[in-house]
Amino acid sequence: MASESILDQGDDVEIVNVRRRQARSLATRRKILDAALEEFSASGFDGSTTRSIATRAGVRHGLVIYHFETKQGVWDAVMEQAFSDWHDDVSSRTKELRHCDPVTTLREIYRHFTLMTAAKPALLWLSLHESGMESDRFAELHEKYGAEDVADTMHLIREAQRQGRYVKGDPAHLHFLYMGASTRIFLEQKQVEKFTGQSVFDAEFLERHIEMCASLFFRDPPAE
Amino acid sequence: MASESILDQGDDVEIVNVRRRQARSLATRRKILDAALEEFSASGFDGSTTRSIATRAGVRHGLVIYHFETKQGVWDAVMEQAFSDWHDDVSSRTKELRHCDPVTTLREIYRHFTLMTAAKPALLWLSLHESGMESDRFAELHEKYGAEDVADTMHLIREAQRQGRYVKGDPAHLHFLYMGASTRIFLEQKQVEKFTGQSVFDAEFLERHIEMCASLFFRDPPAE
DNA sequence: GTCTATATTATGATAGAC
DNA sequence: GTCTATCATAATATAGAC
Repeated sequence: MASESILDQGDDVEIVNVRRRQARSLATRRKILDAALEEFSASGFDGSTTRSIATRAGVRHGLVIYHFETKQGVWDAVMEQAFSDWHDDVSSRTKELRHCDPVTTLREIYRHFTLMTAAKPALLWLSLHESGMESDRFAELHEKYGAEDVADTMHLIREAQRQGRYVKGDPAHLHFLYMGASTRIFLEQKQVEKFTGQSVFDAEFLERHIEMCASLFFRDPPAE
Repeated sequence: MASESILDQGDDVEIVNVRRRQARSLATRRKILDAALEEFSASGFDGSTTRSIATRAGVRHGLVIYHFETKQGVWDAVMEQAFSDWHDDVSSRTKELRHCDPVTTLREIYRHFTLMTAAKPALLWLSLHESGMESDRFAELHEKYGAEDVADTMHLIREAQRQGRYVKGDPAHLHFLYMGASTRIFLEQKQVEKFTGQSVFDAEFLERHIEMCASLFFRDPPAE
C-alpha cells in the first residue's frame, strides 16, 4: 500500500480533475438543454436556431454543436429529458395514490395532469409538434415513457365504468376526449382570457376548470 | 358610334386580353395559395420556404414573391382565405338551421364543425399556429370572421342550458372544452389509430366520435 | 471542453430580359 | 405576368488553436 501512495495520490488528483471537468461539462450540457427547451417550445424546431439556443444558455455557439453534434441532436435530447421528467412526475404521483379507490385515483391523475400542463404549457406544444413529425421517434418515446402510464389510466377508466362512476364508451377514445377538453385552454390562452376574462393560470380558474372537466366524465355513484 | 367602331374593337380586344391575363394571373395566385396552405399546415411558417411553396404549386420561385411580395404576405393571404372560407361554410350551414330548435341547431353546429375539421385538419394546425403567434393578427381575423359565429353559439348554449338540455357552467368555457374534446383526435391521429385501431377519418368512427362528444355536454330533456 | 474562424448551404428578396 | 440570374444574409456544421 505504502509503496503506491504517490501514484495513488496522483491518480486521485487526476480523478478529481476529471470529475471537476465532467461536472462542469454536465452543467453546461444542462444549461443548453434548459435553454433549448424554452427556445423550442417558444419557436418550434424550425423557428429555433442553434445560435439562439447558445445565446439563451449563455454559451458559445460551438459548444452546442460539441455537446449534441447537430440541431436534431439537441431536439432529441430535449424531448428525451422532457418525456423522462414527465413520466417520473406522473409515476411518483400515481404511487402516492396506490391505496385510494380507482375513481379517486383517476380524478386525481387527471387533476395532476392538468396542473402539470398549466405549470409547463411548453411541453404540450412540444409533444404535439413531436407527434406531428413524420419520424417514428414519438412512438419510441411513448413506448419508453408513456405507454405504462396510459395502460394504468385505461385500467382505471374500465374499473370506474364498471362501478357506474364514469361515462360509457371506449376507454382509449374517452381518454383523448379528456386530454382535449382539459388542455385546449392552454393552446388558446389569449382567446380564453378574452372570453372568460380570466387568466388560464389563475389558481381558482384552474380548479374550476379541473372540476368542470371531471363533471363531464365522472358520474355520481348510483343510488342504493 | 360608327366613327369609333375601330377604336371600340381595339378596346374590346384589349379588354379581352386583359381579362385573359387577369384570369391566368388569378389562377396562378390561387394555385400558390392552395400550395401554401398545404405547405404551411404541414411545416408551419418557419418550416416552409417560398421555394417549397413554389415547387408544390408548380410555378417558379419568383412568381410567389411577385404575387405576395414577402413570405409573410403569403401567410397572411392564406390565413385570410382560410378564415373566410371557414366562415362562409359555417354561416351557410347555420342559415339552413334557422328554423330548428336551439338544441338541435347547437348539436348540428358542433357536428358540422367536427366534420369540417376532419375534412381539412390542416386548418386546425394553422389556426393553432396563428393563435400562438405574438402578433395580434389572430384577434383581427377572429373579429372579422369568427366573432359573429362564436356569439351565435354562446347564445344557443345559454338557451339550451335554460331548457336543462346542456351542462351547467360558463358557456364560453364550455365551448373551449367542446372544441378540445372534439378536435384532439385530429392532432394525434397516429396515437388514436394505434389505441383505437381505427382511422380518425373513417366515417363510422367520426359519427361515433361526434355522438360521444355530444353525450358529454347535452342532457336528455327533463321528465315531465 | 472551450473558443475563434470559416466552409457550405439554403433562403428571402431584387433586377432585368422577355 | 413570367422567367432567369443573382445578391445578401443567416444558419448549420467543421477545423483547428488553446
